[in-house]
Amino acid sequence: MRALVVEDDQRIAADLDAALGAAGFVVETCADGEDAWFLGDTEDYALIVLDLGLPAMDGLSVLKRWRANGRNMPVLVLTARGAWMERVEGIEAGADDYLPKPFRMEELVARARALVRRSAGQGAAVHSIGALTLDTNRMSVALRGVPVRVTALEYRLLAYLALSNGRVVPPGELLEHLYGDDDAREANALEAVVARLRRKLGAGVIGTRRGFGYFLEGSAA
Amino acid sequence: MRALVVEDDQRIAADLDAALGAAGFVVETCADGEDAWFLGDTEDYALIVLDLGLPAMDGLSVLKRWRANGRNMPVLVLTARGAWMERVEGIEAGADDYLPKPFRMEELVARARALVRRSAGQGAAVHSIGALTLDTNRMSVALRGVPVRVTALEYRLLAYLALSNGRVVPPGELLEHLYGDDDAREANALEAVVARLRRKLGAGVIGTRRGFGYFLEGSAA
DNA sequence: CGGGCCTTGTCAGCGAATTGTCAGCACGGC
DNA sequence: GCCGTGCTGACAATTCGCTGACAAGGCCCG
Repeated sequence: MRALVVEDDQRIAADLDAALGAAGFVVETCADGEDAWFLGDTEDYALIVLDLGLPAMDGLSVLKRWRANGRNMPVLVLTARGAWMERVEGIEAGADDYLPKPFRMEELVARARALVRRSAGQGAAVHSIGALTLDTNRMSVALRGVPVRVTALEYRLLAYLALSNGRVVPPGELLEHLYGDDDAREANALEAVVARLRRKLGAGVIGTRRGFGYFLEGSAA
Repeated sequence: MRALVVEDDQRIAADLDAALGAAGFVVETCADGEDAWFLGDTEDYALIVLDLGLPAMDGLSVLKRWRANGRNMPVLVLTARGAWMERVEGIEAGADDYLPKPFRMEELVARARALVRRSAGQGAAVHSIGALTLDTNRMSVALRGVPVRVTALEYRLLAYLALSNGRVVPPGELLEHLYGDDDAREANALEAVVARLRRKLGAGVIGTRRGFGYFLEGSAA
């Protein structure tokens, strides 16, 4: 967990270093706006603590340039007490949080943890099974990286098989899952969907175990 | 963009409602801890503003119970001035931000926006998705740099899609966030808004995945 | 207070994509 | 070789989403 502290006051920088270090961060410090900009733009930090009053380049400008370059690591800004307008500006420039000086170290650490916790909680929702990839955010399917157009029903079928982890799924269970069991379909409806999918995906993706059901090949042999 | 305001003081609640409403949120309010807990646990909000002193159940307990149930929407806590210990507790209970009372409405709105941005994994107030740019501060939209006049409702739709990061958003979810679920609309209302937007933005901006919902094209290929 | 403009929900019709059904075919198991 | 299960292609029905028009409501300005 790397953290960058941008602060020109030696004493405060040392305190921050100590407190964040004790909280489990690997801390680097930097006292000047240009260095800060360069480091933040090229290195990969889990958190940046940024003081606004800096030599060589103003903290707000640094922040804006990071954001303009698409860097979106969490940034905690330190502001002067009571300058609420400055805080609004900071937030609109892309700060994730601010702390008015002077502050309690406990509070800084708590907010740092909260920021990191939040920025970590964004997993990509893609599942890969054999040559098949499905993205549950985009509701899309790809085969060996090539996107394949599938309809809603086809997607749901694939998704259910994928989440079943290669298990052989009986037709009854699939029917029940795809449609409510309220409205009944001919048993053949399912076979038709599978057939259409196989035409799109080619052989070797959806397997049949005669008398038992369907499964995704390549997931668990 | 639905927001829940939990505040027992009628006047403050009304002010918050007005300010957040003007900032483009669809605001619901609630004055008691138990209701708050129930709403936050069952409904889907983009933001919750939570006062700590509440009847029926303490704000911190409400928050903890949400988090214990795995609800991770951004929560902005209102605290009494100077009670920094209370703030640390709040953050460790899972608050994403706090604001000491009394506060400036401008600041609250700025932080609310920042929270929503952050929870979508974006750092900046200006979002670019494909040819589309939207500025969450000014509530304005541009297409390839050319400003486009959109209505409040259209903007909210675009903003929600943009903050969803290109995910396919089901119509039900969109309806819920554009209007509260208090007043129901025909399903067609949504399609009408999308149609109007497409007329303004041209093709290739808002995509449809039949059977699933809408998404912003070009957000990540 | 009245008038006009802007916004937005609703309706009805249309077109296309999706999907169920059917009938015949293929293939595997015994 | 026979039987049954599952596959396929064609076809038709249906669902889904889009569009344009219209009307109701809201808001600003005179």
